[in-house]
Amino acid sequence: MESKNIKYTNQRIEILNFLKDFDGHPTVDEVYEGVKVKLTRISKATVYKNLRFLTDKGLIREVNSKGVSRFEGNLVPHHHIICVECGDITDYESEELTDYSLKVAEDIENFKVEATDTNFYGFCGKCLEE
Amino acid sequence: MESKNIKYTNQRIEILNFLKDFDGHPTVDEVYEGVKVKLTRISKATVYKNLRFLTDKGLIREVNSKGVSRFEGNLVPHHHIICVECGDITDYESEELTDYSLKVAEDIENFKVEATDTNFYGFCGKCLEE
DNA sequence: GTACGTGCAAATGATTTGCGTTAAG
DNA sequence: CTTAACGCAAATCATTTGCACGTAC
Repeated sequence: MESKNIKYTNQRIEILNFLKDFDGHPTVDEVYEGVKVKLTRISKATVYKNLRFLTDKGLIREVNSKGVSRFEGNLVPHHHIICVECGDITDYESEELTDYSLKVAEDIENFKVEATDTNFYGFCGKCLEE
Repeated sequence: MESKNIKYTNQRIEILNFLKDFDGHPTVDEVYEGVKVKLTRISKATVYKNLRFLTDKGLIREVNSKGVSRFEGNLVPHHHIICVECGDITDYESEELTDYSLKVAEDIENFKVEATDTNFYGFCGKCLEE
């Protein structure tokens, strides 16, 4: 959609690398702390600006759990398992489910569907014990 | 899960009524403005407290679009069509898709799935024109 | 009657903005 | 070179909290 004219600054490169390596869905603060290891002088405002920027450009994705923004670098279509107790998010791959959803999407009128994912809500193992 | 001991105050009843009648997915402010018509003295803190309370009790549901919390009173399982441009959310009913997702969910281990829904991301008619 | 909810105002926390300086292309 | 991005601090916006008073049950 708008994949041109991207200035690859050190800050953006580090954020992208961090998200690529991170196994999970970090919050803004977690991205900030992680990137600060390499770029000691980076400011949190820059992290905010770039997470939004990169999301707009489609290079990363924003996920939401319990009202908190989280981010992921995994652009391969996948689904999310969300614990309603602790807010933890786990990825779940199911190409069949994606395909099925896209098939359903063909019936939707007056809207151009570009992507789809499914959320599974419930309780993770840890929270079930309590 | 925790459907006992609910004190039905005027404030809670009005919030539930408002969400029942509202065609869409209002933000906290929209709920506040809507409820204030009947209950002129209600405070925004009370709206916040009760939206969270009612969500915890499972009487309403929280939805999220572009980092903003929104709420709905429609508890019948359904899906969401989300415009990535303007953040607008529309409901979409497809029992087949829900059933299919729940079938897929049976394969998930170490997690108790209680509900599922699918998001369709893209551009709404209004935003496509621009 | 009592515990829980309310309204208010103040506190906290998250996110954005303005601006002089710096660096990518 | 020139334009966009950065870092910082201040500003804004969203949400939560503490507490005296009121009300559902």
